[in-house]
Order: sequence, then C-alpha cells, then structure tokens
Amino acid sequence: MERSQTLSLRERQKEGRRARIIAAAKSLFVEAGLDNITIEAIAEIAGVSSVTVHNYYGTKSGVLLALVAESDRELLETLDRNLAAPPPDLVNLVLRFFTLICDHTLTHLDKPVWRQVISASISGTEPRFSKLYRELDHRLASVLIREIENMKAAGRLDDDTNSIHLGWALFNLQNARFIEFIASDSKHQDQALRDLRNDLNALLPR
Amino acid sequence: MERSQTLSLRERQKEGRRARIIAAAKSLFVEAGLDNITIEAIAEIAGVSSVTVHNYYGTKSGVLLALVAESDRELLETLDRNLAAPPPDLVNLVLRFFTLICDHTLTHLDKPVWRQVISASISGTEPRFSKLYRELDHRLASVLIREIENMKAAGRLDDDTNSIHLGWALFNLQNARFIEFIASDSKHQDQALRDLRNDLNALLPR
DNA sequence: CAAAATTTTTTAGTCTACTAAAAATTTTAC
DNA sequence: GTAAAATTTTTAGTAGACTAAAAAATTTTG
Repeated sequence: MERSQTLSLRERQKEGRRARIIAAAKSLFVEAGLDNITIEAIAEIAGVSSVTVHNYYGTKSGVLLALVAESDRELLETLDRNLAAPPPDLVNLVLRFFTLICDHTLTHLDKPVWRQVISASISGTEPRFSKLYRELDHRLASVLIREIENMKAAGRLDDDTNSIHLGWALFNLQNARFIEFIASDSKHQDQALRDLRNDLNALLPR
Repeated sequence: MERSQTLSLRERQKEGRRARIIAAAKSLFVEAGLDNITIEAIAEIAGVSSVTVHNYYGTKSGVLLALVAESDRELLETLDRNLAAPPPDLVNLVLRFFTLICDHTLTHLDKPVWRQVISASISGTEPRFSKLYRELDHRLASVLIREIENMKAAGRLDDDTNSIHLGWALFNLQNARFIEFIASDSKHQDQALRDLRNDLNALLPR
C-alpha cells in the first residue's frame, strides 16, 4: 500500500478495477456458473460499466482466463513447497502430485467452472487460453521430470530411464484422471486416486 | 427406397429433413467452423426454416452431436474390422489403435470441428454430449481390453495381468496424445505417434 | 373428398455478447 | 489553476441463438 511513488494514481485505479472485476467474476461464476452470468452483472458488482469489462478483458472467457492465470501461479508454488520431501517410489510420487493438483483446483474454483476452463483450452476459440494451458502443462510435467531425475540421482530408479519420456507419460496419465474427475460431478477424489493407482500398477513393473 | 410400407410419408419426410440438415451442417462446419456458421445458413441449405432446425436438434451443438454420433458408429465398426489380426505386442497394439482413431476422425471432420466436439463433451453444458462421449470412451476402452485378453489367451502376456486396469491405462494414455493431436493444428499425426511410442516404451517393461 | 391431426413456417420478440463513437469525467503536467 | 491527455461511461446499434404462439400447409383418416 506504500508504493504510491512507483505507481501513478491512474495505474493504481486501473489495478483496483481489474481486481474488483475478477473478484466479482470469481464469486459469481462459482455461485451460478459461467453461462448464467452476464457481463452486466459482473460490471455492476465491480462498480464499473459493462463496456469497461470488455475493454479490460475482451470477452467473458477473457475474465475467466485471468482468474485461472492467478490460480496457476499458486499451484506451481504449492507443488514446489509440498513435493519437497520426495516419495520413495514412482507410484507414490504421481499419486501425491495428483492429490496436490486436485486439492488446489477445488479450493479455488468449483468443478463446473473448471470444466469451462478445460473446455475453453481445447476449443481454441480463445488462443490465449490454449497457450496458457500448454504452458501450464509444460511446467507441471517439468516438475515431475525434475522429481524423477532426483530419484535417479538418489539411486532409486534405473540409470537408463529416460526422465523426459517417463515424466510426460506419467503426467498424461494422471491428467486423464484429473480431467475425468473434473468432468463428472459424482466422481470423488478418492475414487479418482484409486483409479490412477490402478493405472500405474498395471503399467509399471514392480 | 422400397420401404414405403413401413414408413409413412410423414416419417420419410422427417427423415429426409433430418438428413439434409446434418449434411448441410457438416459441409458448412468443415468449411467455416462452428462459430462462423448460423443456424439460418444451415436451414437455408437444408431447405427448411431455422425454427425447424431448432425443433429438430434443439441447439447448434445438438446438430454437431448428431454428426458425431453417426461418426462414432462407423469408428467402432472400423476398429472391429481392422484390429482383426492382433499385433504381436502391447506397444504395437496401442499404436495401431491410435492410428486407426486418428485416421478415422480426420476423414469425417477436421481438427477445428473436433475441438468443438471434445470441448463440448467436457463443458457439460449439453449433457447429451458428455454422455455420448463417456459411452464412446467406454466402448473404445473395451476394444483394447478385449484385445489384451486375446493376447493373454494366446500366451503373449503374463497371466496375472489385470486386463481391465491395463486396458484403461493404455486407453487414457493414447487418448491424451489424441487430444493433444487434435488441439494443435501444427501437430502431425506421425509426431503424435512417436510421442505415444515414447510414452509406452518409458512405462512398459521390455 | 372433407374433416381431423400433424407439422412446418411465419411472425414477433427476448436476451446477451460484443462494438463503435460521442460525451463526460478525472488525472496529469505545466 | 488550467489546458491537455487519458480513460471511463453513455448511448446506440448489430448479430445471432433461442422461444412462443398464431397461421399456413400437408398428410392422414374415414
């Protein structure tokens, strides 16, 4: 709050509007779902005009994108913090990774909203969405790859393992279960975890 | 054309309109993309009013759904026909499976349209879409599971392999690469195939 | 062939995202 | 404090999905 020297009044006001808009959108989206919310409603709660929302974020999906970008930053921090003590084996590494991701996503937004996010990332209508998601996937896979290399260095994994290929394979596997988890309201997280464990046990040599 | 006894004139006309609508939609979707096509345009080419299109299919996504349902039926037939001679090992089974799916999807619709399909199946806005997709995934995974059991019966696979778990794991793995393939215009099918091969080699014991 | 039943079309209208331009407001710079 | 610059709001409008009800057309039925 003491940085009035670096940011002009105008910039601070803009920042404030931005923050108010995504805060309003977040609560409304979770409350009623993306499709049932109008830009008008967001604008009203944020105390700006609907045209301003458009000028700031372009489209309704643009607002959602901003929401998600924020959440992504935190997820990567969370992973770095909580994967610190590396699990003893591959299966538990992936299960832990999966659990952290599920926990994180649900504390920020709910399933219906995440569905819209994943949906938008695939549809390609909003190229920024696709880009953001590709980048996030890359960063997440990198976390797994890093951990695999740590395990290799610690002698807990065969030396001729290809960390990059294995990392991506495991990421894709858990991501499929993540999407399945998000796509269905009735799918519980512990069930998804069991399914993933079955996947891993069926594939990996013991 | 000789079944005027079983189908009344009215039913045949309805059938005809239905067929004309999805044929019109198919060509228009591929030509210009879902978002750039209006119901009006579909109706005009099909020779009906726009209200009729709504009455028949509900929403624009509903039209797309009908298109996809048709394609699904054919895909399952194709798989049954072409997987007849079972490949010698797991990796080649999955690679073949993947190739058949990619080939089939691209002969029917193009990537932009398939993106909308996958996107709609996840968004959950159109519950029928999600349902159709869950069912298709189930059937596709069942094909893999069946082939795995054949391999087990032929002694080419360990007897204590859990076919169901392994089948789903492999399906999810190839499906992740399929979605990646569809999501990006620049991703070529042979590159996707190489990626999938790397996934499989990294995971499966040799 | 005429009445009844069915279905489509026409008509009219709502809703909301999104856009462009003019008008009003507010910050900034001197 | 005032002129200039930046930014928001107001205003006005387009487009297209979707809906409801009345009107028109067509098939079916006896």
